[in-house]
Amino acid sequence: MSQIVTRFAPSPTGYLHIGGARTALFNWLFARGRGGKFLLRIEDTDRDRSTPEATAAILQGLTWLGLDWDGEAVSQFDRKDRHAEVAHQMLARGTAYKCFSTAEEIAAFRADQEAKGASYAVFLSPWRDADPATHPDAPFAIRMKAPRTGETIINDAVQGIVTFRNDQLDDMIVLRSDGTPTYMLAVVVDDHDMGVTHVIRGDDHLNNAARQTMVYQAMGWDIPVWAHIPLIHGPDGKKLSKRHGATAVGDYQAQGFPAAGMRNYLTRLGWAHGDDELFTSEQAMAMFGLEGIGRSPARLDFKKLESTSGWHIARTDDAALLHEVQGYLTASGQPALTKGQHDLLLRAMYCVKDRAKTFPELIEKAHFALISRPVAADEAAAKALDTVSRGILKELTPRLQTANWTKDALEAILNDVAAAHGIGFGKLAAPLRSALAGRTATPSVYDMMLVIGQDETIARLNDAAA
RNA sequence: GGCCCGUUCGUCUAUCGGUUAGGACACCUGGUUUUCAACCAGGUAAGAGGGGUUCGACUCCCCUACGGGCUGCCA
Repeated sequence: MSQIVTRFAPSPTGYLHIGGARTALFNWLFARGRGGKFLLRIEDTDRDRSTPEATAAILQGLTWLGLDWDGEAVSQFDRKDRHAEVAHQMLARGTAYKCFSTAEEIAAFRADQEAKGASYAVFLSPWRDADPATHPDAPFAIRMKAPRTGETIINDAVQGIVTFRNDQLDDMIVLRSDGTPTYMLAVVVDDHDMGVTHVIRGDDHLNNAARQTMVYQAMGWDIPVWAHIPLIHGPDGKKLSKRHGATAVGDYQAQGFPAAGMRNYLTRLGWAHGDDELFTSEQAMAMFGLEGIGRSPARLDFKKLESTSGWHIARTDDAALLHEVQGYLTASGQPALTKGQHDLLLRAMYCVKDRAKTFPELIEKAHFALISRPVAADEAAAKALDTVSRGILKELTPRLQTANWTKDALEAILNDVAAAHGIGFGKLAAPLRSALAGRTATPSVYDMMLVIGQDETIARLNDAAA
């Protein structure tokens, strides 16, 4: 086989679903790790349900996740003439036929079957072997002339060998009576024309693979490698739905998960490479393979997502992290950082990024750097600023005035002051935290002082001591 | 109803006939500590049920239960 080509083919009927995102991710990983191509096709043949807004949301979601595709996204609807052309080629080859049965006739057949209590039967068109001379001058659909005996075998890279009895499959319609193609035809034609070598998609398509195989065979085309991956379920094991909360990738961005963490987490959901848990996308590309994909549906676990995200936040360089934080603020509808906050947050990054699992947590930990005087102390912090403590702070400020603004120097001064009052450093740190951040849980007092600087530190201490 | 797929700690998973069934998250305990985290050490915890095959089954086969998917002139 020459170059590997994969694709992600969502229908634009809503936001990018987390399950779809993982499917895209697997395709992306597989192609990118093997020097192949990753293509994007928008399956917008259902004109009633497809919207440009949904297409935009999907592209936005993929972009945020960092899943870049090769070339322009292909619109399936734009290729309808080619689909119709193939349908007529099938007609010419005798692998398809014109069916004049109306939708009403078919519905009546089904109703009749159900009424008889008989097991659901496939609809067999009476036109399958009709003499063309008997064809009426009426609208017709083109149906594939599927084999009625024997079996169709799918050799799936994930599911193994899956066998379907041909008598279970009906002659599916490939071109509707209004001349538009059906999904079954369109996917096959597009995948073939786009040179797709590996079809990695949700296992809700496993059954479709059998019928699509028939189209490949009818046209004499090479069948791609199939890889049907299990769907993602909610924490309760049920199919993921709105009830479970976040199902759109945009929700995850708005909740402050870093894209690298999402990629890592989603990669491990339903795929494994021994005991490897935490890795960069470059490492994932090198390790990823179809053989590592599991066969059972996975459930979403936010705690693990958070843990994975924390690992990536701690490893991202400060500037890139700041950029992502800004994207998070925008996505979640929060005000953007001012220039001053931007600079302070960048300075504070080193002492907060190791301890945050998500961006909201990061911002919470960097609270001291983002606020401006006067610092509002919360209830617990206010308690730490009792009369005695304020007295100590008052005594501390003059010494800070002349201090060298380094951790060592500050440490010496603070220890000295604490010792002079016969208290432990912890006793002194509490009011300092209140004065500097207005909170009782903060980064190290030294780090805070270093980040906001000498003047601001002294000003905040004076405010608190007053 | 029919067809197809699945089922290992709470969760994600390793194992590809022979292991004290391993790792990660979560949880619990301890350590470190300047608060909160982070971090370090340790611990609790699993093969859906029943039949086979085999010297030996989590692993192979069958049945049942449960979960999921498909069964459209939707994708």
